[in-house]
Parts: sequence; structure tokens; C-alpha cells
Amino acid sequence: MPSRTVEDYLKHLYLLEKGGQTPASQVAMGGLAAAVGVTAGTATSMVKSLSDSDLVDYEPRAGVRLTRAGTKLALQVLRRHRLIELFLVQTLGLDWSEVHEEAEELEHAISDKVLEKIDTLLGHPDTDPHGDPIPPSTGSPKQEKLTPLNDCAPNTTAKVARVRDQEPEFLQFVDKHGLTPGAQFTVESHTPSADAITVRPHDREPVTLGSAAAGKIMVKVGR
Amino acid sequence: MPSRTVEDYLKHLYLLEKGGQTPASQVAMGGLAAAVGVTAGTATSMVKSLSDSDLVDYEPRAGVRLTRAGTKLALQVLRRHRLIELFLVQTLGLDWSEVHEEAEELEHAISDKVLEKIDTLLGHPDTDPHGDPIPPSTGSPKQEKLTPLNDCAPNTTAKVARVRDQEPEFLQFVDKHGLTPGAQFTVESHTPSADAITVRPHDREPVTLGSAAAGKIMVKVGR
DNA sequence: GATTTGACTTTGACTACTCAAAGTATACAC
DNA sequence: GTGTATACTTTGAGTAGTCAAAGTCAAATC
Repeated sequence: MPSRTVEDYLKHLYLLEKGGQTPASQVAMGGLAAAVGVTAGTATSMVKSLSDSDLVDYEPRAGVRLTRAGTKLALQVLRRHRLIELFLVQTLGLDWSEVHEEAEELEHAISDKVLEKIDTLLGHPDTDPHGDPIPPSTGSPKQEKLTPLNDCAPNTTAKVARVRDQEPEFLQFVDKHGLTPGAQFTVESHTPSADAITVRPHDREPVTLGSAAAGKIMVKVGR
Repeated sequence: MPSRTVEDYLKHLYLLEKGGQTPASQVAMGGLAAAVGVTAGTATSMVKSLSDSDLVDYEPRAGVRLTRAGTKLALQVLRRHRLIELFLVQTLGLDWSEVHEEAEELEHAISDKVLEKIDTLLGHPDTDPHGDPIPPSTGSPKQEKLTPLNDCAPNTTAKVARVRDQEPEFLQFVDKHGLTPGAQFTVESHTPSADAITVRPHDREPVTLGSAAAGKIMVKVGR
């Protein structure tokens, strides 16, 4: 069974590959080291050993990429993480801003048996509280095409689909203004020169966001 | 924060101290090593380091005993373990024969915050599915005086209070014959020379046990 | 009281992970 | 094309835990 450390490296590698837009290119060592929270030297030696286990392809000084086996393992970890997050919110009533931290620990401790009980209890959900897709037990998650809130024109009506940040402070802000996944809203104004976009969630006061914040909110236009 | 390994040593030490009857005497190294599942040498060196952290008192070749601080930590681990067991049975619907194993992992991963949510969800229970007392978040569990099924005379009516074994096979047997904690029964016969005791659970067929099995079932006489 | 046995401790070595610091390659500037 | 900055790799060392095997103590046996 892969160690907790291996699981963490693979998970972050997967997120970096997907985060880096479509060509799912090689990941730089520096980025991986920062994501996992170790020094560059540590990441190098760990990646070498992952490469020996055929979980990644590694080209020194070029970068690292998950193999098929590595991707499969990473998706299992991610599935655990995201199901646990949803479970903590829905069943135990934790706040969505704190469940990411909790799940970081539990994702390495939970058995398949317990995980599938949770999946059943929750009704086989396909997204977690942040709107991130929950990978199925085999295969890859299906990615919907989403638009960053940044790119919405005034008067657009849309629905929040995903919030791509795990900072509790940001998540609490989002929650307070009614922009959690599922929320519908209308874009009131968008002035790129002022780096600002104002949206009005249905049933809430309008709120103005800078582009850094708006870029983290992915929406589905329409309805 | 104590490592997972430290938590395991302290937990087993606590169980051995209590298991060894009232004078809560020193625990022999061999017993501890066997309980934790390491060689004797490993246990010696670990105990020395626990002693340096003032979690145990250690007298070479005599034995080891938890300090007040060690006991406190051990009780926290045990609380986590037993609340998790009950949670897995009650909320997730796992079989009581398999939750001990699962809880061995989860007891090291769960935060206080999640634990207290579970405690609330379950209504602040005071025993786990095996009848073992759940220590309160501070202080010691209160121990009820219980009688081993062994010591029951014929025609006694009693209630199963606690099953002191974690072997899935034994637990499944106990469940199958309706002798789980809470079950009431009457002792039909008890023949020490044949090493056998026959009990009839209310609403079930009678079942005969040898003294090794009957000794693991603790009951509360009366009603 | 000498010997044997069993329990315990010590020693040396190994795995898995980590960091700091020194070394090296690449790429970019000029 | 030479120089320098940056990113990466290598090296050496440390921590936490483990085992196997050798050594030691103490209690039971004779």
C-alpha cells in the first residue's frame, strides 16, 4: 500500500497537471515541492523513487508527469478527499471552510469499505462542497466546461459551479455573500479597467470582487 | 502532538494496566511488545523515549507504568477509538465485528472538532458497540461492576453488558446467537466439570459456551 | 551454590523521510 | 560568446521507527 507521503505527492502532482491547463504538461520540480511543502532536494529524491515504482515519468531538469498507474492512485486519493469533505459538511455539519484541512488527514486513514458506505449515504454525489468533481471509484471524473466569473459580461445570469481556493477566509467570504456552488446571480457591472466585477446573487445584496477573487469562482452561464 | 506510534503504545499500556485487575500494576515489556506488535528490543527503546517524555515510569527489568500525563493521553486515544466504533456501526451501518480494525486507523487521524461532532450526533453515548466505556473528554471512564458469564448460577437472569474480545469471528458468533450488549438471557445450566454453560437469550434458541468464551462475556445480573 | 532458562536490554544496521548546503546545468542578458 | 541568475540535483547528515542477534540479568531448578 502506498505510504501517506506517496499519496500526497501523487495527489498534488495530479492537481498541478490539471491546474496547468489543457496540455496536461510536465510539472516543474519547484512547483511540486512547494505544493507538497518540502524543499526542492526532498522533492527530487522522492520523485526519483516514484519513478522507480513507475508511478511517474521523470526527466531530470525537465519535469515530472504521472503515469497511468500514478494517475489512478491520485484519483483514488482525490475521491477519498472529496467524499470526506462532503460527508463532513452534510452529515457532521462542519463548515465548508474547514473541511479541506480535516480531509487532508482523513484521506489517508479511511478504508474502501467505509468510503463506499459514505458514498452510499450521500447518494453517490458527483461534486464536493467546493464544486470540485468527485472521481468515480474507477475511471476519471468528467470535467464540465466552466467560465471564470471574470469573463462574464454585464447582465449575464449564471450559477456558481465551483470555488477554486481552499483558504478558509476566502470561503467564509464567499459563503457570507451567497456565492456558494449552486447559487444563481446576475452580473451587474464589469469594469476591467477598475479590475472589478459586481454581481447580485438572487436574494442577496450585490457584492463587488477584484479579478483575483473573481477568477477563483467558476460559473455556468444560463438559465 | 504525539505520533501515531506513541499513541499506540500508550493505548495498549492503558489496556494492559486495566486488564491486569485492580492494583493497576506495572506492565511487563514482553506483554507490551506483543500488544503493540513489535519485537522486545523495539519496545524497550520506545519505552525509554516515552520515559524521557514523562509519559511513563520505567524501571528496567521490572516494568512500565503510565504517568498521569500518559494516562490522560491514552484515554483521549481510547475515547476517539470507541466513539469512532460506535459511529461506524450506528451512522454508517458497518458490522460490529469489523469496526475495531477500522477504528485502529481512524483514531489517529480524526480531529477534536470532528470527534465532538460525532459525540453530539450520537447523543453523548457512554459505551461503544462492545460495551466498552467511552472515556469522557476529560477525566476517567466510570467502571461498572460486572460479572463474567462464567460466574453465573443456573436460573440467573442477566443482561449482556460487555464483550471483551475483538476477534471478528467471535463477535459474529455472539451476534448470531443474540448475545450482544443489552441482550437479556437466563442461565439454563452451568456444569463447571464439563467446562460448559448454557444460556437462553430471550427470543432465541439456547446456546452453550465453554468457559474461555463465557469468560469474555461480562454481564449485569438482575431484572 | 552452580546451572539453566526465559525475559529483558543493548548493539548495529536498515527504511523512509526530511533539510541545509554545496554543486551543476540551463537559459537569459548583454 | 561570456557572465550571471535561477532552477534543479547531489551530498551529507539527522529523526523516528523498526528488526535480528548478541549480551546480560534474575529467578527457578537441581
